[in-house]
Amino acid sequence: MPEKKYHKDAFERADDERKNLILEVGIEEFSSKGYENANINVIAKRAGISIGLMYKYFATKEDLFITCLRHGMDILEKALYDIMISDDKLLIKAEKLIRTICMHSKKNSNYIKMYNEISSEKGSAERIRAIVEEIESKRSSIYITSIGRALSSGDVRSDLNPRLFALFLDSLLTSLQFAYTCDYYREKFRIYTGVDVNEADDEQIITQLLKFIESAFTFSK
Amino acid sequence: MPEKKYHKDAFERADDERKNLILEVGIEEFSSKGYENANINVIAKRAGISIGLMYKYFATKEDLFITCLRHGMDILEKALYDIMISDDKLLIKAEKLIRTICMHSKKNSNYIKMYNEISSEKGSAERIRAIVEEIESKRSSIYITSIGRALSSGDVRSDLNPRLFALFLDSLLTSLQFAYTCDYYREKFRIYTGVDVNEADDEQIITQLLKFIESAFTFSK
Amino acid sequence: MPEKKYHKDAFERADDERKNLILEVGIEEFSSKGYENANINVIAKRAGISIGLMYKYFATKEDLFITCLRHGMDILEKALYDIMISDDKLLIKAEKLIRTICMHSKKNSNYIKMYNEISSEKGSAERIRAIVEEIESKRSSIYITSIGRALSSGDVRSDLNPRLFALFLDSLLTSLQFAYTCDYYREKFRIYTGVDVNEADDEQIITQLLKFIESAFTFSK
Amino acid sequence: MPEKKYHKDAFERADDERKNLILEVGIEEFSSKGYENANINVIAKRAGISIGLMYKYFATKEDLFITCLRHGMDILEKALYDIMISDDKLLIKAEKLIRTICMHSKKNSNYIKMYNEISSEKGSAERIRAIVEEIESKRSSIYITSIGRALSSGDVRSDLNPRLFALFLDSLLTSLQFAYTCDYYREKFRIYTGVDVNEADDEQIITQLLKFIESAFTFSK
DNA sequence: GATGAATGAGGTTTCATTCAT
DNA sequence: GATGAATGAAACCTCATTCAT
Repeated sequence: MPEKKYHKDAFERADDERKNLILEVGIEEFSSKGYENANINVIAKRAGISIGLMYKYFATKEDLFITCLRHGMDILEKALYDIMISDDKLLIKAEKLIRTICMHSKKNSNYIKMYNEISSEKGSAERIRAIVEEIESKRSSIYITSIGRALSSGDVRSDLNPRLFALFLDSLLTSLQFAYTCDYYREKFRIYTGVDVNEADDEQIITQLLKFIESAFTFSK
Repeated sequence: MPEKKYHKDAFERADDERKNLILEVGIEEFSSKGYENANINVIAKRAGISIGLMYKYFATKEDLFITCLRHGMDILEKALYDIMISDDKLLIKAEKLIRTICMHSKKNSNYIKMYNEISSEKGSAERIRAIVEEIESKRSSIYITSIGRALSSGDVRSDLNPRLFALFLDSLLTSLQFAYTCDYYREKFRIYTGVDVNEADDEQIITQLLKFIESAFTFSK
Repeated sequence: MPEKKYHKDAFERADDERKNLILEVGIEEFSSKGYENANINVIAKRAGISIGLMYKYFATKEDLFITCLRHGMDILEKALYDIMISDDKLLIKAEKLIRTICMHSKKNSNYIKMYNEISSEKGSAERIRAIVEEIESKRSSIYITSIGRALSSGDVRSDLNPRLFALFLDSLLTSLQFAYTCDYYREKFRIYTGVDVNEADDEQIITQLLKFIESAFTFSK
Repeated sequence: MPEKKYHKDAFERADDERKNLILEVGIEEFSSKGYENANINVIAKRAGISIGLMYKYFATKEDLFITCLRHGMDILEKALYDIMISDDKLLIKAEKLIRTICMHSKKNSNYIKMYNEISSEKGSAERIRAIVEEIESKRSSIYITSIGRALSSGDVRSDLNPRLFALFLDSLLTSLQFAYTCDYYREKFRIYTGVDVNEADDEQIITQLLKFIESAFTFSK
């Protein structure tokens, strides 16, 4: 699948410093204001380029947004990739994943905020499909493969559907990400646990979530 | 806690038919277009009232949105309430919950879409707090209490933190709701499972999710 | 000249308490917000009557405003009337006038604010004429008559035009009123004198203004 | 004191013809309709620019108004400046001032109308202060200095307070300006003098006002 | 490649006034 | 006499996008 481009050729020709600056400024604007309230003219000004040039780089506001989003997702993906392709057993992987997500969420909360933003996007079925495809396919296949392998080797219960369990696993990890980064979910975390996620005992969260996942995967009557 | 009102007194004085119509039309508009792209004038026109009267009922667009949101949440809450206060054991409750959520999500997908919308809201910490408080506090306390009771009676593993496990449980259920209703999550479901959620075998989804939850809660080495 | 009515008959039939309350509330609203930003619906609510009844009393917002304005002007007029018809010499009168204006302005600043408001009114020549006629004719004729009498008795210089001098005198007194009550003029007073008019030495202001007027009227080469 | 800007940088970059047209059209609209009833869209259309561009030039309606106001005030200020800094004696200056004001008021009545408008402005103390400061400080200091110098040279009575007398002088001149330009004050002039100011004998008005001022300043018992 | 002036549709919100009861 | 629900025109302001230079 040759990944669809959401930027124009001119953007690739720009030097890296400029490219990075545009994306960083864009991510900051989109993640703090949300898609609708973000302002392209402001992004251009802050990135030190003219609005005209911005439109030489990106055809629409939406394209810029998706490019910013993808940039953030790529960085997280890279952090997770090495873990996922390792030969560790599933639960070892899970623990590493959770720990990485915790750290990453704190450092790169803006990326997660953009992901949260896109997940409530309204639009044509076609567009949504393309975006979801791009963002979720890699991770989902890794999850599913890992679980499949664990199934073969008898490391997990035999009556689980690897695809659904992968989805459940992802739901838990995504919720955790949001709790660390997005206002609504952070507040929700506070209501459930009584403490702010930033002052919470990370180790306990990790331990408990691992227990939850471990049991879910390995229980057998 | 006397719930904060997000509508003006005049709205209460309107007859029920009109009140319901406004809320239904509003929910339809907000859930299909999203908060920013929803148009108050359109809502008023479709509800058969003047825009001036709309502002006699709601001080701002935001207030109308929150009132619509609350309306939808109340309906789901009612459906869940009877289950949660019953004397059933935790896992029986869980199954009933999941089944109710599946049915409700299909029938009232717009309510869930609005909930999805609010969960990516950007705004003052204070406002977010008030909304989250209102929407999540009831359900969270029911979850936590149920788990606590199960803990006391030895129905679940003794080393779980009831508040965190309640949050994990909620994450799974919320994700399921979104999968049934919101474009992004539905597409994500398709990528993970290979089928559209509307054509999927509900019974299998329910069974698998129950297994996941049951094991998570009851495993003991 | 049978004074034009700016209210409907029904207003006269209302009991005095209600009439006064409406006028007081109206004066408060108009003087604090200005004509355009004042809100008739708010005035009605604060006065404890329905907006429908308000329109039984006054045909338009403007009529209510003029009635409020006239009410305030009448009160000042009464305070000045006794002074003006007395047999005192012109300069004695002037001093009494100034002192009365100082006191009145502090107590009834809202009335003066409304007067300030009307004096920048835009409208049909006819309407302006009617309002000015009503507000200014009484006072102007008293001023002119007094000066005319002083002229006859040789108390003031013989080469003054009584009508123009009356206007100049009025200009000074009006400016003083505004300095005591209207934001812009109060600030202007501070810029000229270096002190806030409310903390200024009233006696010095009065003395100096009297000197100014006295000399203007009595000098003869 | 670096004068606060009430326009954006883009306005400065526009060519002079456009800048002048915008200000002229704005002054016409504001002075004829008053601040609240003036319509920015109308101003933009008449000035031949889009409303969007107008907002590139001025952040708010208020900023446009103040810029228009300042433009008019500057022009009057320039006309008066040469007179005020001359070496003429105070009363010579006064006569020149009065004559200039008469002429200017007839030619640029719109500027005065805007000044009349601002002088009944309601708003935050801070905003009023800034505007008054800007408009009145230059002229007031010139008045006060001139009177102070006249005091030193014995040209005026020794018992006058230069700051208060400057304010009184300004009150008279301002009233004269208003009489020539603003509907209410023009009508008031007619009531006091019996003639319309535009058909009045200017020379007599000037002579009488000069007498009034001259005596006020120079009388000594 | 780069600029930024220019556009204008569109949305939220206000409030004087009417009228059925 | 009294109510207050209902109207709807109209105004300020935003911002994605274009295009001449």
